[in-house]
Formats: sequence, structure tokens, C-alpha cells
Amino acid sequence: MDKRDRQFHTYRGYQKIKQEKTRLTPSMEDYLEMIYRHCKGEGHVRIYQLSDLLNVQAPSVTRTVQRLAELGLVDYEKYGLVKLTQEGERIGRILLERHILIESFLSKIGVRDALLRDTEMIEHNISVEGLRSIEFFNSYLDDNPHILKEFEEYKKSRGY
Amino acid sequence: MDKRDRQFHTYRGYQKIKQEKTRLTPSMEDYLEMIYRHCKGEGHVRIYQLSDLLNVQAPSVTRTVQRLAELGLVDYEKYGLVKLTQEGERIGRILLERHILIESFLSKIGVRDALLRDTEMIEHNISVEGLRSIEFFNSYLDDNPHILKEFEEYKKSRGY
DNA sequence: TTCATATATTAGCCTTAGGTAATACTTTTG
DNA sequence: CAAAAGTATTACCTAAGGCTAATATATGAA
Repeated sequence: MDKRDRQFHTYRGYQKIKQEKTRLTPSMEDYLEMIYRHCKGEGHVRIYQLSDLLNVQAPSVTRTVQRLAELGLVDYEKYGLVKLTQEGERIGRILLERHILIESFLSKIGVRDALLRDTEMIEHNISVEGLRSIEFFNSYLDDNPHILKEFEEYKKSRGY
Repeated sequence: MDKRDRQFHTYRGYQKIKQEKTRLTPSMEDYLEMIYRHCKGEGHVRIYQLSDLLNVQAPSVTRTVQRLAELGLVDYEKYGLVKLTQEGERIGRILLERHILIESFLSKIGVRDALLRDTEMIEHNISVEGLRSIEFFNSYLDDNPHILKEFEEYKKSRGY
């Protein structure tokens, strides 16, 4: 393996590189995506709701929301309502779209029980290129439905 | 979203759940996979080599190797050579196979520049079900090469 | 309006996994 | 065989992101 062009990094290493560029950790992406989901309907969300939706304790939410506020992605004042800024809304929408895209792809190739979990796991880490490939492949599959039909047959024939 | 059956967890949350079951963190998986890769040829590997291959500093390697030794996955004594135990070899092989499987899949659907990075990112987190789906889809694509050929046409026709 | 309940914050702990600087072994070499 | 070079360890720092317990604020009902 040529070190120069096949630079390996640990999982953690890639995360750090990514953070330097985006300023959003995977965890923050989770929070922001969930805030976006909820705010689309209600316009705002409370700490305890996020705590519930994300399955974390309230203090973790408070801290992360405060950080998102520092980054200008949400408006939040102590004991108040969490609302998205324009920028937060923009990014939140992208995050949700990414989630849906990956989920849809995994679903197409047959992931069922672990769908949410696997989507969640992949979405924060995939590159723009990877996402684009999946997107393309997705629409290819949509435009050629016989492929997935035949895939189903194929699976059955192998005793899945 | 019904809370009971669509339990959302943050990215971090899933990692924690996973760790409880497997006792191997993503980082440890990286180390073990790399140790396996290297030991397949040489039979052993040194701390400084891992440090180099994984792009982390030596002290991080020492610590993680010591943990892997505690878990019975490698044989290691201070200042010595890192070698795989039988169990470590077994798991290392699985990890490398998983890596290759995902890499192969991403490559098929067109990921190029980010191939190593995206593979690395996905492999530690995907479920057994997700992996199985990808595996199936992979062999389906292998058995039906016209699909990917047409996919290439499709991409071209869309100005990729 | 006061008190109970609901909601949120603060303080502080834990673990992982990176990092550096200083130190300790090991091996090679003159 | 002693010193230099190579390799590894220890001690300690940092940050993220979980957690709990204690405290603070807000709100609704008697």
C-alpha cells in the first residue's frame, strides 16, 4: 500500500478531519436533524422533547443545544423554546434529505429491521461522492424497477 | 413516529449499544483489522509500524494494543512484537472481509476518490442485516453484469 | 399567591481516543 | 562494551458526549 495516496486513518481519525472542515460533530448532526424534523411541523421544540426523541438525558440536550446556538444554527434562551435560524434550517434540511436518501437506498437493497440504525450510522460519515453515487444508483433503480424485482427473485432462489 | 418501535438513538448512542455487545470499539476494530492485514504476511507487527499505518502516534497504539491483549485478541509483551491470538485472528479475518465487502460494493456503484474513507466509515457501524443485504446485492450484481453496464450508460446519459 | 409539578440548568463524573514531552528499554555500531 | 539510534512506555492533557444528583426556574391549580 503506497502511503502517499492510500492514507489510512482510524475511524476516529476521519471524524476529526471531518470536524475540522464542517464544525459539526456526528452528534450535533443528530440533534440538528431532529430539531429540523420537529420544527418543520411545530415551529419549535423543547429540551425535554429532544431528550425523549433522541433517547438521551436532558442535560446532554441542553449542552448540545447551547453549542448549536453558539454556532448560530438555533435560537435558544435559557428555559425557552428551541428554534432554527435560517442557516440551521438550511443545514437541517440537507441532513434530513441525506438521511432519507440513505434510508431509501438501504431499504431498496433489502434492509428492514436495522434500517433506522444503519441509516443513522452511515449518514454522518459518508462522503459527498459516496452520497452522489448512492443518489445516482437510487434513481437508476427507480427508473428500472425490473432490477429490484429480479433481485427479489434472486434472493428467494437463494433461500433468503 | 411511534416511540416504542422506532427508537431513535444518536450516533453516539448506537455506538454505546454496540460496544456493550461486542466489547470492541470502532477504534479497536481499526487496530485489529490492520494488525490482521499485516500479520497475514509477516506473522507479527511492531508498534511503530501500526503507528505509521494507522496515522496515529505511538502512545495511542501502545495503549490500544494493551487493551486488545487484555481482551485476549493479541499476544503482546512490553517492547515486544504484536501477534494475533487464535481468537484475534478469527475476528481480524471477519473485519477484513467486511471491509473488502463494503469497499467492493461502493466501488461497484461508482465511489472512487472517497472509497477508502467511506468504507472505513461504514464498516464499523453497519448491522449484520445491512451487511447481508449488501453481500446479496453484490453477488446479484456480479451474476448480472449487464446491470452495472447499463448503470454506466445511465450515468453518462445524465452527464456524470 | 402560594405550592406542586413540570421543565431546564449546573456541576461534576466517566470513558474513549486522540495528542505531546519525558523517560525507558533494545539494538546496532564504532 | 559504550554510546548512539531506534523503538516503546509512562504520565499527563484535551475534547466530545454520555451520565446522575442537586438546584433553579416556570407554570398551572387550589
